[in-house]
Amino acid sequence: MLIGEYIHTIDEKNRMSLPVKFRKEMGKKVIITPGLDSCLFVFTLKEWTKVSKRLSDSESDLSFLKADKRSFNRFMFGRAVDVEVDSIGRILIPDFLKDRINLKDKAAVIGVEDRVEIWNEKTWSQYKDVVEKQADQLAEKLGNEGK
Amino acid sequence: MLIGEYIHTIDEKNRMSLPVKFRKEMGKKVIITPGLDSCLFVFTLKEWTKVSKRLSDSESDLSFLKADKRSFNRFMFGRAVDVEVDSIGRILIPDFLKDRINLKDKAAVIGVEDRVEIWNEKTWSQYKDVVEKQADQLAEKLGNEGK
DNA sequence: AACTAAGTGGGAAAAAGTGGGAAATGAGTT
DNA sequence: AACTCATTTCCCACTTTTTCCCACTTAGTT
Repeated sequence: MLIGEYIHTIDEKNRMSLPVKFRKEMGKKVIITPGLDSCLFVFTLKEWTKVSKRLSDSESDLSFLKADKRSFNRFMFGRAVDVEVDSIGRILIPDFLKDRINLKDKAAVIGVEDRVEIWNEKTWSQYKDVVEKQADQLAEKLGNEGK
Repeated sequence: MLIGEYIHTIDEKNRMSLPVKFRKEMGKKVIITPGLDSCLFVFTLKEWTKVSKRLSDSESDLSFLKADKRSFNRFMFGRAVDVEVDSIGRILIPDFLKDRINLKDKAAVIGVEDRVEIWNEKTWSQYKDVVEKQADQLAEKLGNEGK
């Protein structure tokens, strides 16, 4: 299970080291996709396979005939990349994904159960503040939904 | 699986290199057709076979009686071309397809699961912006579909 | 202080992408 | 058929980007 928060540097070659605690579980190849709430998702191959299956084969083979399917697939697949984890545990984050969430040289790397998230450091700390304040209510809400 | 976004140049001879990550899967011959939402579709031979089968015999044998079907098939088949991938991984994009989507010298090349799409760079970035804003709703929808 | 582990940085080699010339092809003309 | 002109194809070369490898730095441990 992936947990914890780390602040890592992205160098001029767009490399960022994965926290050591994540490396074993992530394996040597991962998929990076745009995530929700302006972050990036990093999936293991296994996890990605699950996710993409759910997206792709729910309908017919000619999914490109449906407009919203096209949008979604472009969003999901077109903006995903598979990257090798290099020999010392770094991954490469393409510019088009960096730009999307306004990533500069400092990133927050978050373990979220079965995926890793990459945030702009500032965005992350603001997001945390907000959620922190709502945590009690959120918990309450989720607790009730579960029933 | 074809994923990712690349910006490539189209030279004065209408050549464009396929991103290396796509080459293996695309093989040495591909089919380019007009796509939907002002882009071009690039299929592998294998994928094209599937697509064309579905388009032609998915309904009755008398499908040519249906006006819509005729129009759409003319659109897809009539303007499709097969092109060789040259020795260093480039394809040739005919003028009539370039013109159709207003391709200049910079193209966005997108992997969308089982096909590649070619966009005018600007059009693509605008399209992305629009879709990005809908991402939450799209994801929500997807989440529900999966269940 | 020496050692180790994790993270960061940078140079050199390799790969990918781009451009352009020359040969080959083909259509039109005399 | 021979010639011209234009287009296409093939091949080579240049440039930029990416990858690989090694080294440095920092923090924690013994």
